[in-house]
Amino acid sequence: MKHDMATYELFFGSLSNPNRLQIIILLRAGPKNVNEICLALGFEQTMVSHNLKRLEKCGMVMVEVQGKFRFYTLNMKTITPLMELIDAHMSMYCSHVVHPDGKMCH
Amino acid sequence: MKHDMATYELFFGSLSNPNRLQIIILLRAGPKNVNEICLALGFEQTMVSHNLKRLEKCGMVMVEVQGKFRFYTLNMKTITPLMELIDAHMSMYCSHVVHPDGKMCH
DNA sequence: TTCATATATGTCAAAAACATCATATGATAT
DNA sequence: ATATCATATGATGTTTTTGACATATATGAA
Repeated sequence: MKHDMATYELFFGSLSNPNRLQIIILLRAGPKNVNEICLALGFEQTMVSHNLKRLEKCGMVMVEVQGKFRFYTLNMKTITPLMELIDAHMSMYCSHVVHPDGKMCH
Repeated sequence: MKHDMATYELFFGSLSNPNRLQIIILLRAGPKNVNEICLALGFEQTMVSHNLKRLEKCGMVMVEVQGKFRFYTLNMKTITPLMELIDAHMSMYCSHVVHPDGKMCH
C-alpha cells in the first residue's frame, strides 16, 4: 500500500454511492455534459454536479470545457480493469449476497 | 459490468471506512483472531466484530473457526491487485488530493 | 454444571453522507 | 448591457452509517 488511508477512503467512498455508480455506468457509453446526464438518468442538476465533483476529485472522471458546456469523460484506464477485478471477485466469493430484487441478505 | 449496482455498492462501501481499512492493512501481515485485531489497533471488540462481518459479507475476509477463536484471513487474491490498481491510479491522477497531514483539499 | 473467555448480535444515539433548495458564476446571444 | 442557458457552490434538513453499550451465544475449563 503506497498511499495513506484517506486516499483509499476517498477512492472507495466515491464509488460506493448508487447515483454516482449510475453516472459511471452511463459515462461508459461516452462523454456527456451535465444536462445530458440529468436527462438520461432523471437526476436533478445540482445533485449531478455535486457527484461529478466528487468523481473528479478522485480521478474517476475528467472534465473538458466547451463553451458553457462541461463534458465529463470516464477514466476508462482505471474503471475497466477495476470493474473486471470486482466482477471476478464477486462471482467467486459473493454470488449469494445480493438477491435478484437488489436487496442484500444476512 | 456483470453485476447489479447493489453488488458494487456493497463492495466499495465495505472498503470506504477507515476502521475497516485499518483492519485490512493489519490482516495483510497474516490471519488474526478478533481479540488480536482489537489489541493491535486499540479498537473495541464489538466494533471489530461488526466490521469483520461486513468485510466477510463482501468476500474480503474469510473466517476459520478454531475452538472458541475465530481467525480472519484477508482475501489476498483480490486485495493485492486491487490495491496495486488504486495505487497506480492515485499516483497518476490524484497525487494532489490528499495533504501530508491526511486532509483532503478542494 | 458453573465459570470464564471469545465472539456475535440487537439497539440506539451520534456522526457522516446525501439530496435538495437557494443562489452564484460564467458563457453566449440579443 | 441584459437576458438566458449551463453549471457550480453554499447551506440545510433528512437519511444512512457508524460505534458503543447491553446482552446473547458458544466453547473450553474447573
